[in-house]
Amino acid sequence: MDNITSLFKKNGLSITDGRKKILSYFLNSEGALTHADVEKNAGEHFDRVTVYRTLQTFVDKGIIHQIPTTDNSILYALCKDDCGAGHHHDDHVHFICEECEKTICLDGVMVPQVKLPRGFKPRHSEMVVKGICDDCK
Amino acid sequence: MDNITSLFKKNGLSITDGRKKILSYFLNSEGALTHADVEKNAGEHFDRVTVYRTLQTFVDKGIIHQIPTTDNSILYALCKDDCGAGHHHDDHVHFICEECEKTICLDGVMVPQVKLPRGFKPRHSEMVVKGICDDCK
DNA sequence: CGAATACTTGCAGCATTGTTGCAAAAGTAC
DNA sequence: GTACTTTTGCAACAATGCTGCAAGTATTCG
Repeated sequence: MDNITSLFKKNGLSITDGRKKILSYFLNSEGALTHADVEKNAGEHFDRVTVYRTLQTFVDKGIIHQIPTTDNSILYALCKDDCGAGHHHDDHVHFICEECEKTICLDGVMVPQVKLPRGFKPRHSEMVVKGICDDCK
Repeated sequence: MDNITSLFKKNGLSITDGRKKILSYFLNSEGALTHADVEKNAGEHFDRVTVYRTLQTFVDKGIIHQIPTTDNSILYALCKDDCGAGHHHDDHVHFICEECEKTICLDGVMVPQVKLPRGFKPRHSEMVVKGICDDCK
């Protein structure tokens, strides 16, 4: 029983071909992926609806997480930390390279705390940095 | 000549009824707005395409800025700082209240610098904090 | 002011993206 | 293997976003 299979078991998910292929695709990609990436490159043709539902399931179970963008697309990336159903804690910074367009999780860089005005209670912070990555410099 | 009119003049934009109404709507709203908000509430019916183009124009001219989200919608908010065409510098933190769903620009809270791994060159940072706002606490 | 020019708007039509219900297929448990 | 549960794919639909073009406004300049 490989990693993928045991991860699905742990989360009470059925082991299906589609889920295995989609998760493998994430494991073999370095950056974050969009819905369209998955649909085109996951290895075989999956129905659009299947991809939506699979990604949603993975997010719910804490297998992947979403990265906010300003261009009306959602990016998904593997959770490297020990996230589980209902409790994500991917408090790392995301880096979007303006050259190669890749989005990279900087797992070693934590999102810093900021001092908020009186009355504001923070629960979760997201930080996205744009610039030039190591490969493109 | 009021504020709105002179702002348009300064940016070389024609003064039209639609632009005035849409900008007024931003001035009278406290939080950030989506495309749909503008289309429904700008005071009269504007064609969807007009709203897209108007928002795009405002972003280009540095009148409003975009806020990244994880739910496939783009939020727009007024630039309080002195942005102009081609050079935004809204380096403040955005706060999304999980209770009232409003998105607020914390103009007084700057996005902190983070130390990136070797080779990464930052150019622009975005930070979004979710939690409970002052009104809902 | 009024005509010529430049810009903006709305419409039609299209492409993409995201959602729901339902029946068939695949996976799981016994 | 059989009964049950979950997942998948299809059809249909809704919402979102974009482009070209003609008509309508705003601006400029005489």
